[in-house]
Amino acid sequence: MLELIQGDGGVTVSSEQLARRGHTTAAQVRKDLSHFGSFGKRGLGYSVDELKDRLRIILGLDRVWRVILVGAGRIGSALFEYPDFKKRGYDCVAVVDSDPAKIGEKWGERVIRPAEELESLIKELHATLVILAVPASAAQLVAERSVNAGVRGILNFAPVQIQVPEDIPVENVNLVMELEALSFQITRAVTP
Amino acid sequence: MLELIQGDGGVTVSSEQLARRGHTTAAQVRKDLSHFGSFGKRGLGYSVDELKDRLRIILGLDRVWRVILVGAGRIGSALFEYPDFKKRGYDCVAVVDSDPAKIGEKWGERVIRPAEELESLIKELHATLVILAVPASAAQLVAERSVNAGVRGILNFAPVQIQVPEDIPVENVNLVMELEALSFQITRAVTP
DNA sequence: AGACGCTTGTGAAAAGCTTCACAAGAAAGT
DNA sequence: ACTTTCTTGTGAAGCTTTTCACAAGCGTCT
Repeated sequence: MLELIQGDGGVTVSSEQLARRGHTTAAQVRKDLSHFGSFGKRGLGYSVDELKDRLRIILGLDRVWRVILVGAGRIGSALFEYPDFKKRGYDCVAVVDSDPAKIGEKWGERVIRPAEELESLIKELHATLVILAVPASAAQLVAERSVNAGVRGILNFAPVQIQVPEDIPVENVNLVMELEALSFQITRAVTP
Repeated sequence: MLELIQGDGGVTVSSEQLARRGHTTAAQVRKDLSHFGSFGKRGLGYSVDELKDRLRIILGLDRVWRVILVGAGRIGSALFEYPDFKKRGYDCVAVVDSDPAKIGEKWGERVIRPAEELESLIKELHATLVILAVPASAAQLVAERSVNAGVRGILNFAPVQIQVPEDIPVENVNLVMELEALSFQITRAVTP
C-alpha cells in the first residue's frame, strides 16, 4: 500500500520510519518501493529527495492534470477552495453547473459554465479528469457524457455507484459510507 | 467486501443480483453474508426485508450515532447540508469552530460553539464520533482532545495522517489522495 | 583493512481472499 | 410424490498479499 511521505527533517529515511508514518510495516514499504526499481541505499535507507522525485513520477504527479468540476454546490465550492489543489498538480480548467441561476457566477478566475457545454469543454480544454459533485440522480448521466467526451478518470462524490467502462478508474467519496465503515468497526470491536 | 443494497422491487434477491449491483461476484456475496449467519433461503435467495434488517445490525445502523462536527468552514458546511445525514442514523449534535467570528452563527437549529467547549460537549452530549473538518495543522490536536474526551471514532477530512490509539478507528477522506490514486491508475494503465 | 552496526532487496513461508464446484434445500409444476 | 429449476452455504483449489528471514551492501570507527 503506497503511502505519501511528507517532507522530513533528515536527508535519508528508512523503511522503518516510513512504516511508522504510513501505519504499515517496514517489509511492506520495501516491497512496495522495490516494484518501481531499487533506489534505496543499504545501511542508510532512502534519500528523501530521490524518494520524493520517484513518488512524483510513480503517482503521475510529474504532469499537471486538467480537471473539470461538475456541480457548483456546497461540495463543489469546498473542493474548489481546497488549499493545495493547484499546488499538487491539479488544474481546475472549468466549473459547470446545471442551475441557470449559477451560470456566469465567478469563482476566482473561473466563470461557471452551463452543463450542456460539458462535452465541448472537455474536448477543447483537454480535461483528463472530472469531479462529480452533483446529486445522485444526475451522476450516472454526467459520468457517461464525460467518458464519451474522452475523460480518463472520475472522482465521484455522489452517493451512488456509477457504471463506466472497465478501463476508466473511478474513485468514490461518500460521506455516509465512510461513517458506516466507522460504525461497523466500532460495533465489531465490542464483540471481536 | 460488503456492499449496501438499496431497496429493490422484488421481495427476495439472489446473490447473483446483489453481485451485479455491488460490482462483485455471486460467490463473494454469499461468502460475505455467511460470515454473519445463514439467513438466505435456498432456491429463493435473500428476503429483501430481512437483508435490510441484518445489514442495519451488522453495520451498526440500528442505533443513532451522535456526531460532533469540528470546523464550520466550507467542508463543514457541505457535510452539514448533506441530504441523508440524519436519515441514515447520524445525528449532528453540535458544531464547533475556533473562529470567534463564526461562534453563535446559526446552522439550522444548531448554534456554532467555541472550540474550547469540545471536550465538555462530547461528554455532555454523549457524542461517539467526531468529524474533523479543520485545517491540517489543527487536526492532530483536535483528534487527541476528542479521543481523551471519549470519542470512539474519527472521520478525518484534514490532509494529514493523524495518530490515535489503535482501538480508535479513523477514516480518512482526502481529496488530493483520491486524485493521486486516479492519476496513478491512469499512468499505470498506459504501461502495465 | 577489517570489524561492526544498519538497512535494503528478495526468495520463501504464511496468511488472507476469491473463485470454483457441488451437495443440499426450497418452491412450483406435473 | 416425483421431477425440475433455482439458489444457498461451504469445503477445496487457486491466487494475491503480507510477513519472515537473511544474504549482501554501505558507511563508520579503530
